Amino acid sequence: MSDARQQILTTAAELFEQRGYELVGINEIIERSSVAKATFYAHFKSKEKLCAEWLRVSAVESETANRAMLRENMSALEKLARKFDSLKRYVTSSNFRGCPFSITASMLESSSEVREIIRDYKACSRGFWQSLALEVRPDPAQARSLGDAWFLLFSGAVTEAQNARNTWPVDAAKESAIALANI
Amino acid sequence: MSDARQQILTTAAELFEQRGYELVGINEIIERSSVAKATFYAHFKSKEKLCAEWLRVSAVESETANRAMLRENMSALEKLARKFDSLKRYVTSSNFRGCPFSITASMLESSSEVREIIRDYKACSRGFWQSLALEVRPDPAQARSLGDAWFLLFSGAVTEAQNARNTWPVDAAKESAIALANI
DNA sequence: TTACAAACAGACAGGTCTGTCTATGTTGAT
DNA sequence: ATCAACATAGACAGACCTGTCTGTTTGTAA
Repeated sequence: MSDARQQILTTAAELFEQRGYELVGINEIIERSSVAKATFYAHFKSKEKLCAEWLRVSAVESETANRAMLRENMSALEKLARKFDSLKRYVTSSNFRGCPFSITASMLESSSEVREIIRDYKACSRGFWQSLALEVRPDPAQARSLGDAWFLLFSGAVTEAQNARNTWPVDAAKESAIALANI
Repeated sequence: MSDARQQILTTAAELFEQRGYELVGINEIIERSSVAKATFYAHFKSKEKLCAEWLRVSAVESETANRAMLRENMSALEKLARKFDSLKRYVTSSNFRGCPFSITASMLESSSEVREIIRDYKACSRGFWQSLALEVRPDPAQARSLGDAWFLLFSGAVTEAQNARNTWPVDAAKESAIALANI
């Protein structure tokens, strides 16, 4: 992968996460990347293609981390707790703006490629929570149900922590997620 | 309230809900309202003021409905079920795009007035769920906790129903909300 | 050395948007 | 009848945006 391309991707990811896809322009991206506009368009056909690539990379990173966590030697409840704890750190970090996937989806007209990446990411993410729940509920139907609840509590916590500018949603979601596991 | 002002508000609400604040321009709003641009700016100092007014009105409507529901002669679990059932109808309606408040918040730079309206709305909404939970849990601390869980499940369901373009999150959230109530 | 690929700078076209302004009706109360 | 208040149409300024294009420089490999 070319240096310029990587630099563009890194910068774009940073800016998109900080301020959102629509509020960041190509001009700012190339300036901060120290790259000429022609170089940008040599690597990415359009701004939307860059967006797609950004989300694709983010999705792969997230899924890799999830898979690694599933393999770890630790109880499911411990993993659950860790997930919420690391969300709490993310929420308190300076450039937290909510779930990049959900936020970007809400800025799109209807589109095609990007929407699909987001849908796939969310499906994969849901799958992670269900897999985790399988370690607590042997019955697949019950595991699916518990995993979905965890997924939704997590998603709600992300959104409302951003709206409230406070971490209480993360704590509350964690507590309820554990309560559901112990039914 | 002037006719033009009301017409603008109605049209803007419709368009903002359908496509989001950033993706709807003043020109489209005034054209669809059959109102001149100067008239628009006589009633609203800026597009952002219109946005604030739109959300203020929506918040009042929502809070009024919530208060009315709390007064109704019905079990808390029945009210809970109704909330999710009406969310399901909303999700399947043509112009559903997610929670207008959360979506608009994600499109703002940092701003002040609009952010505050959103924060207030969310705090009020959280209060509704906690009040509802009080009918199931006499202990205030437990009620707060259960109400928060319901609030977050509801929020997660809204977001993920939009991302998945499917109603499963609403069903799953409803199921888990009831399970939490019956612990 | 020569040749070529890949980067550079930055002007430009063509479109968007918000918000201001002028100049012209229309209407209802005094 | 007059006048103030409110409405109209729409041109315009000024700022943004994406994407294209020209022409130049640089680094590397044969």
